[in-house]
Amino acid sequence: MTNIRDIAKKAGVSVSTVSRVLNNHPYVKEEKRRLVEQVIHELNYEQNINAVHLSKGKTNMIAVVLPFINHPYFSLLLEGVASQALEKQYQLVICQTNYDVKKEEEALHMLKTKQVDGVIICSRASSWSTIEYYQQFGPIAVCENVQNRSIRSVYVDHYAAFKQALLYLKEKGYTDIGYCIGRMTGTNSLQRQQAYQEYVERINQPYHPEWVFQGCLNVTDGEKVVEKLVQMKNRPQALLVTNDQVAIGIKAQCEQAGMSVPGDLAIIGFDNHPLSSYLQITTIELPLKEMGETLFTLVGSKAPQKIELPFRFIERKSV
Amino acid sequence: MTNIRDIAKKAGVSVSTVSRVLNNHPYVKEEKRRLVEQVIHELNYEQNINAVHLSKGKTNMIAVVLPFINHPYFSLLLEGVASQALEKQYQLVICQTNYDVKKEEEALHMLKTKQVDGVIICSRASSWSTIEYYQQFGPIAVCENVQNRSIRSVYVDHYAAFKQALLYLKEKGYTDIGYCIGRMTGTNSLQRQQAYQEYVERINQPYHPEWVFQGCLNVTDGEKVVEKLVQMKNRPQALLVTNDQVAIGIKAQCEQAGMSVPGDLAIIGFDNHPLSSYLQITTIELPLKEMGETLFTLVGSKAPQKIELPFRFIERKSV
DNA sequence: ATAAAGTATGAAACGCGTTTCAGCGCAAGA
DNA sequence: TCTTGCGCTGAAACGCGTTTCATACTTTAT
Repeated sequence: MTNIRDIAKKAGVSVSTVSRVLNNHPYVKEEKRRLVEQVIHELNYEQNINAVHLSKGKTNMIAVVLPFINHPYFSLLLEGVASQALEKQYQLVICQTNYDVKKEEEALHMLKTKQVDGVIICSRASSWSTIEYYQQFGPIAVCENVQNRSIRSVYVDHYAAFKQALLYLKEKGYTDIGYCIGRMTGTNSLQRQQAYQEYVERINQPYHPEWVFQGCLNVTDGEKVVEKLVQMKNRPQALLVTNDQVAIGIKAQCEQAGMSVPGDLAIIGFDNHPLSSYLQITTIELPLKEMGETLFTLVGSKAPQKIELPFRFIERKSV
Repeated sequence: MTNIRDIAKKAGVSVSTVSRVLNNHPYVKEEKRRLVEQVIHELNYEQNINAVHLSKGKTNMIAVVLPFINHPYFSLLLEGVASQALEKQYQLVICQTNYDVKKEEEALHMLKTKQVDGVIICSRASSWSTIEYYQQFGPIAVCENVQNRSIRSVYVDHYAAFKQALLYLKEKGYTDIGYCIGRMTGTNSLQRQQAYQEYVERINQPYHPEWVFQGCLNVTDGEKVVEKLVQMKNRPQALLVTNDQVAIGIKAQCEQAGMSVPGDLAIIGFDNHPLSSYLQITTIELPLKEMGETLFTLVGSKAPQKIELPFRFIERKSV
């Protein structure tokens, strides 16, 4: 493999000059520049990027940690990140974690070993203290409201979104409301939980734990929800579904089970996935792509910032 | 930043010994090993991975090039790759190309600069000669039938799949058949095109170019197909849709337009996305996750191999 | 007892590009 | 005419871990 010293020798200049040519530094005589370029071309030379990374101390790579790749929520978020990365000439290293704390830590660890210049966490299971520890090695951005912590973040106000959806349902005459969520932990989930809790208290209803469906991520999970639902004596009239995929699964399965939406069950989804529009599912749109883009911008920013992005209520026909 | 020499000095050993400890080489006395480990721990030392990459000449990273991340087909494929990568301790660098030849070349270029140890191409726009050129720098695997070329590949026989679907439709009494596809170029598309062409010839029908819908990738594209369809005087009775997302869009839009599936239009999808099952769309399942896994295995294999994976016809209610 | 084989360990070379610093030449300003 | 100062270059140091090679000490086999 030919290296920079070979080029220097053949061109009769020093490696410094070759390096200058390679990096478009000024102060290289046009004549030499051309000569060096010619030799580079002749020998089909290419920098060893690992040497570049080593000596520059940066890699132009960002790690993106997400629990699942094959999920519209995350892949759209990822697409947002990718579009910015492309523009800024960064490479993305993806770390699928499945919410395994170990794998998340492995990703953060890449910051310490200088494999990446920053880390974007789309959703996490690990603790704040872990993240705060790794911040000394490089910028980290998350996708949730970090409150008063000094961590870069983009988020939507899930508390407000849930509240608005609940009030909308109430106005439409639904009082027995449940919800479907991916997991109970995580900032976003807790905020939703809080909004729900407050709602239940406000209307003086008992809290029905069986109306809260956990582990809802995919279409298939929506099916399971309906299966549970049909076996309940006292079932909710409406469901908030924190993910359009699940909402779609619920709607499809309701049809199979002979239940009508919204007649027998009203649903409000989240994300505004293109399909929800075809299936006429009322949903709360989250600016996922924009969030992804912002995440990328954030890891590149000097100081930690917090950015809230708006959600949008889209009225259709599932309520 | 503390480095291996600091560790060596503080532990009173040579850097070689520290390196041996770091890499679990034999021939280090238990006593020294422990001492070194302790110093490493005390100084909170971590290898600079870029130096490791430079001196080892490999990075344990694989580039994955795909046109779109946010598409179930590719994200499932990617998930397959990722699951194997995880197991084999490899990192994935994703390169979203949008079928831009330049971006594909940038990805392949990472092989030359030693940024990655191999490249997985999920779908491509660039030429065989480009790929063959870059093979000298490292293994490349693609996701299509490479025929007699010496390139690692996994694929399904799309010609056979299309043929089977066409015959199935014919047996069910449909003769006027069209199809929806992502693009006309690409091995897979050409094979499908060929199967379709042959079918048309065999039943002595004229070839209707307007029955071939290009640019079909997402739900939204399915909508457009239906819009075009309703304005046709002479329209096909059935469509082969090379992607379940599009099939879903078509079915949903047909309902809006007052067309029944399969009454007014029969459809056969591809991929067997979970949703197609809920929407009772007949489809041809492609082993996407397995293909992804195989792709990873292939880039790790010594010699180029070609592996064909089977498709599976799933009869439901859209025909 | 002695050769052969294995265990341990360090110095130095190696992978390779970037950057700092010193220095030279020439031109503009004093 | 003398001093700055900019333009241009190269030597050497730097970032940092791995690996080879030589060496020395133990064991084991004969």
